[in-house]
Amino acid sequence: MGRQNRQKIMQDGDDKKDGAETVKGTQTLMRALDIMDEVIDGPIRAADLARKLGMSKTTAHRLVQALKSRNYLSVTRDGFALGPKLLQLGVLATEQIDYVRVARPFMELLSERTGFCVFVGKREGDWSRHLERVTGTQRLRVATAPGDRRPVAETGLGKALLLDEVEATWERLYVEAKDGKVTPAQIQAYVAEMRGHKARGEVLHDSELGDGVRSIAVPIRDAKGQICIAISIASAAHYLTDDLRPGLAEQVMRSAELISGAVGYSGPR
Amino acid sequence: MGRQNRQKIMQDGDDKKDGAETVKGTQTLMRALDIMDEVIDGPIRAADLARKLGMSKTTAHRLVQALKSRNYLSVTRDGFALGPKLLQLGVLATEQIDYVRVARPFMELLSERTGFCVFVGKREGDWSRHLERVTGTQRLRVATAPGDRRPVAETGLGKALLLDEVEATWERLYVEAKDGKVTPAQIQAYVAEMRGHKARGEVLHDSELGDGVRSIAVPIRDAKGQICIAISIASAAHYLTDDLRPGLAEQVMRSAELISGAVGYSGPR
DNA sequence: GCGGGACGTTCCATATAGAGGAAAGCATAT
DNA sequence: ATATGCTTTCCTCTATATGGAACGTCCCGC
Repeated sequence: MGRQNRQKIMQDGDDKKDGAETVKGTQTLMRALDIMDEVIDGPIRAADLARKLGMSKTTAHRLVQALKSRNYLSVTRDGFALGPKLLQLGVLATEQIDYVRVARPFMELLSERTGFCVFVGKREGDWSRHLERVTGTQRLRVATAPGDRRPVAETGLGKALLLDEVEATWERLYVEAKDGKVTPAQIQAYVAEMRGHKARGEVLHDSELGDGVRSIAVPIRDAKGQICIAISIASAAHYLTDDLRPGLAEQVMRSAELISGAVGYSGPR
Repeated sequence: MGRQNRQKIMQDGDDKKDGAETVKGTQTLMRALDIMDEVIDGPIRAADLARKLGMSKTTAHRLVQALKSRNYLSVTRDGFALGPKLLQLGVLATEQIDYVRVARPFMELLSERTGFCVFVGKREGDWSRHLERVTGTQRLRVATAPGDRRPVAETGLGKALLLDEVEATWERLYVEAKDGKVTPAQIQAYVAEMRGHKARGEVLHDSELGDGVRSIAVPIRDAKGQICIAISIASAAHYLTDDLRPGLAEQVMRSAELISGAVGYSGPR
């Protein structure tokens, strides 16, 4: 039985035996939510649900009727599908969600594993805003504080936030960040560099302030597949060396994927 | 015990989304969904949930933990909020939903109450596509069939679909529909008319084909607040007279509101 | 026409899942 | 320090949810 898009989303980060921790005394609810999970894969008939989930037809029927009566499911020609109530909840959840809160535990984990400072930030128009920081175990710390705003084109976090943009936008933002004082060759180089980042899905950035700060940044995607925030690790280039880089990039990307999953991203469609 | 249940009035054919119906044997699920409904209004603490919903703190706690473990809820500084799972479900529901199927029962109701033909249609670029029709009880029927496509600016349904557009767009589409053969005065008149429709949230349209067909159309909004389809009633101007119009418009608007609600719209924000 | 299979629905006796009281932790306010 | 309010755990008892059985309906093949 190809079970495929079941994703386990970490919630609090500090559960020793995460696994299948079950809140007891909620069989009915859990079964109903199992049904929702099956329906995610597309319309399905009640009898199939009963089989797949190992419950009696009666129970499947009862739960499905209950969910339908609340508009969590709707009836279609070929079985039950996700219902209109979820549209409402989805939109409201989009408004209520606090990306930083979701990302926090993952940031701590990443920081713990790598020892580096971890940041998340979001895009504000042509700017990149630092939202949260977890300081690593290293003596050397990157000073950027939550709240800081920098031109989106010239930070690692910012570049990650731009990966979905078209090249013309990269160019425009780069020129604006440099206040127009750029040569065509520099623009060329910048765009080429961004192209490389995009291909790898990961940004390696050396600070242009000459302070020797280097960072690896990766975008995080929301339920709609759009980049909503980005995560990065940063340190002195002295620590974040070229030979460490592949392994670290791998870890940052994995963290980003986990966070993306936790905010509802379900892969490119 | 042995309670005799003689409540068996509702045939399955016409379930109104009133919410009064109760599927028995699902207390736990229903309570959990009640919790979701409360959380919709914003973050809320477990104890408040218990009070509002008339359940023990223990029960509220258990359900809330269960919902959290499935990511239907998330914990915030000031209580429980909608969780990331809903982002995923919301997006998927958006893809799966069949507006016509949702609208159908409401169309039938409206047709039954008014006696007129009822239509729904959606916008396809600069065109309006008729999606579904429910023929009324009147001898005279409007011939427009599902599948028909007309310039969006020159049907009642189409105009309703345009109510959110800026005036420049109204003008452009009107001119295009008329193949450019319009005087500035006509454009002025058209835009003024649309302004009136927008103000009332309802379109009164007399066919420009000279066949004496008149319609009342109202837009339907999706969970994001955007106009996704529109509903209309149509008949000969002879039947759809000026004195009937206010009452009919009222009924069409109410239907549109109900359908909007059924597809997740929750009012202007 | 008839019989068999699949699905949705209703009924009912029963076991068990879930409700809630009581009380222990944990904060933040007075 | 004491108090107030929230979360969390434990435990008992019954209201609740469960699944087998049976019925209605549709569709297919014979």
